Amino acid sequence: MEHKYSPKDVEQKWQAIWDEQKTFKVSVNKDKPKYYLLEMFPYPSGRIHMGHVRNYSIGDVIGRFKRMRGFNVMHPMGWDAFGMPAENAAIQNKSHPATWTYENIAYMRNQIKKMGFSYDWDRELATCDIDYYRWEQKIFLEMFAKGLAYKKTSYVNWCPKCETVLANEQVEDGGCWRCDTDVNQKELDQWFFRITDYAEELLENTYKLPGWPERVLVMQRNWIGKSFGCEIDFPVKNSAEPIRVFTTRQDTVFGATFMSLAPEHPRALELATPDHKDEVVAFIDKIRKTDRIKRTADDFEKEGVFTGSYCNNPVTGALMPIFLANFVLMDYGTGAVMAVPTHDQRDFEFAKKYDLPLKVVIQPSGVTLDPLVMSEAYTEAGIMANSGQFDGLQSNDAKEAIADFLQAQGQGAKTVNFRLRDWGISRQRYWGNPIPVIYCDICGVVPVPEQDLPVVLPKDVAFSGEGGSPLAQMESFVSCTCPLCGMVARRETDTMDTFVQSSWYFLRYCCPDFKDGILDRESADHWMSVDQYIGGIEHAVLHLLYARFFTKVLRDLGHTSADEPFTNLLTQGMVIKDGAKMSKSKGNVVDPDALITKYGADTARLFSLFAAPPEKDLDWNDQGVEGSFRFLNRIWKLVHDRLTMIQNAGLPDLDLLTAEERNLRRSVHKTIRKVTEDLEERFHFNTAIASVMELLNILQPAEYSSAQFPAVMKEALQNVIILISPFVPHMAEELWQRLGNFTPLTQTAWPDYDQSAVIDEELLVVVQVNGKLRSKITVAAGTGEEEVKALALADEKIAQFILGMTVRKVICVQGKLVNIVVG
RNA sequence: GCGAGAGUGGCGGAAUUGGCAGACGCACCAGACUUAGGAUCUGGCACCUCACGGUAUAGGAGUUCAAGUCUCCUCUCUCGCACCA
Repeated sequence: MEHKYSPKDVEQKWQAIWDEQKTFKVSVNKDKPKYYLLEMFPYPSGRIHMGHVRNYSIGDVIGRFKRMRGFNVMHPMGWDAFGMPAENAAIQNKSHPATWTYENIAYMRNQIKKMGFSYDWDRELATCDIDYYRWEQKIFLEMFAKGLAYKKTSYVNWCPKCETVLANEQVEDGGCWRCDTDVNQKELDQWFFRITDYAEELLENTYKLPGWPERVLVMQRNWIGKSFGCEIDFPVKNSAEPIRVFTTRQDTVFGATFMSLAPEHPRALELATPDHKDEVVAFIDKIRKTDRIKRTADDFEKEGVFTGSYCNNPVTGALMPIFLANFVLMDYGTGAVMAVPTHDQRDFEFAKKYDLPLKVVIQPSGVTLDPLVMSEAYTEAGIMANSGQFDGLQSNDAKEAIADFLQAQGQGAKTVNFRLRDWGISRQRYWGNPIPVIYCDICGVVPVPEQDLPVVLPKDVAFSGEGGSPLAQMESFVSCTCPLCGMVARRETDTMDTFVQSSWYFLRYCCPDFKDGILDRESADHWMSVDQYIGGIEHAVLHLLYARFFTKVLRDLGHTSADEPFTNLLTQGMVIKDGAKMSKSKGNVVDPDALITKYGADTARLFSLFAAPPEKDLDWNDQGVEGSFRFLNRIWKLVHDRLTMIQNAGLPDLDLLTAEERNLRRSVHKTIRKVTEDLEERFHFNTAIASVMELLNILQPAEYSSAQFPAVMKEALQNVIILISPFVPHMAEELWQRLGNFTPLTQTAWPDYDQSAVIDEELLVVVQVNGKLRSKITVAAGTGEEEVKALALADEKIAQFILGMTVRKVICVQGKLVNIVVG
């Protein structure tokens, strides 16, 4: 590696040094402020893609910069290694998911190392390692003991292609989040995590995460879906048991004219009178066969069936027919809705279809609604009417009054309702963490005793791809004895959702080798929370909500003090090419390996940081990559061209500098200031890089001007190298060394700019007439306002624009602009 | 429908606090070196105009000495939510 820039040689050299010297290994060090930097760990699918390159390049700039700023940076990497693709690949290739996974990890680790990222590889973990998942089983048992893990039979989302259950969060537009197959409903006995216990805190803390993008917080708030309202009991005719509804519009209760129940409502059949029974049964059957997705689509036609039973409006006493309605959902509220057709659009449409009575109880100001001519429900606030003692009140005020009234009457109570449902974690697949539970005919559900952990995932399984989970067909795994009574028992064969592993890996990174428990609390408390987390927005309500939940659970179980896992979150945009997301089917995939071979990792990193700010989508452009490569070559060449001249130069003597040299230094120190600000406060890597490019454009043509020139040029080039080092660390280290520096940049402090050097000696002042740019004048720094105004007015270009006009006003912005207002 | 964000040259993007719109890069054009150029270097490059100058930040109004930036209206796009009672 001599005069020509050869990225391959340079990169191999420095990667070997970082590896051998464990440059990025960190341990607890109380002398420095800690900085926990984390990018979302990859699924070992086989090879890294450009999304990874971008994600990890962003992280690496921050990591290297913070390190040079004096932080003790913990920057780990690992593998989200359980999951279905491994199992599917194993079925196809007649191999084993473990083999497939570990081979992929080996290949991808090598790829990531070739990018030169500053990871502490001693903290590497894979979630399919026994030493990882055993502790997760312990977490499960501790959650089970506290009632935070429980089993229930319910309708769950079933992906027929993956042959497994999906959590609500994992269904997107009615399809499986992984394979897009339409999801249907299946009644199964499944394990759940009681995330709803944490709904309130999860919601409340979204207001205490200023370092998160607002849109992620909004998505989480929507998902949690807190609403305030009332539960109201409606007495059922010929029954002692009332129907309880949840409503946020108790102000409309006087207008409730019928009742709608979810078809799955437990009382649906009981309420069907003999002459309506057949119809009701047929309707329930029909709805069960319709999947939830179609059912909840907004253009799905409202449909229902009369049960034959009636209830009474608790405040008016009016008789209300009880219907089953397809749009009422069992898993929201109580599964029963008081229908107020005049003030709810769904109820309105339903009432029109089945010819049910309409009664207006809220009047908008200035208009009187007539139920006979209404064409849609009036859902806004207004003045109460036909509502007894509440008439004349503002409907918003009446909400409170009616709630109090119902409560006093014993007919209802104020309540809060959440949309968030408990997290179903059972998966009918092999390649996951076994749920550590045993079923005994005598003792029931028995947790595996702690001393028997881990429940090891057996290796010698047959993968037929048919008939469900291989674990269930493996007698040696299933058959066991009950830890309580010693009788023959069966082992749980479901494994945990892979999102469980990613919900706490950031905690385990703090103590990956800890052998005595889930977490070494001291280490976890030292490093947590993650100061900067970086990843794709697609996890806004999946991983990011589960991880928050788990952090709180582990806190309450006494394993950490952290309330929230991630203090700052950066959601990077997608990598796009030719107007579309990179995908094999589109044929627009850029292969990181090919890129590294052709240009080197530094160029790949540089372009992915330069082409767009991190949170925006990045438009990949092969010619743009060439531009980044050119820039690096120009730096390489400039340093080598000046090498002999500057090699022995010391620091410049500031008193002897020529004006040109002072200007050069000013550019250098302004660039230091600019890059520092862009990295520190804004993560605007593209503009930071642009400013170094600008500096290079100034340095390149600079000519020898005095005996001080070599020193000035040396200072300039040293700083250029430092400033680009977080982006292109290999080239920077190499040039740094060639300039004669013995301490590597990884142990060099980030420079402060020289405050006196950045002060301008002359200022360019823009002169406007009536707000239009007419001239520019140069004034010495410190020239007084009056003098600047005078100079502007005396400028010959300005003269022609103010000739014969009256100067009404002259505005002067110090050192920037003069605006002469004439008329 | 509701909520959030965005709209700037041929393209990616800059403009941080209301103060020169288009930094930086790509593409393109011209020139130099060259047997050659898909290497390198120099210069040009928003639009209209020979020029003086005029017009331009989705469109329209407004505030201001001054608006890409602030206010109001309209349009378009992206994302999220969406029968949630």
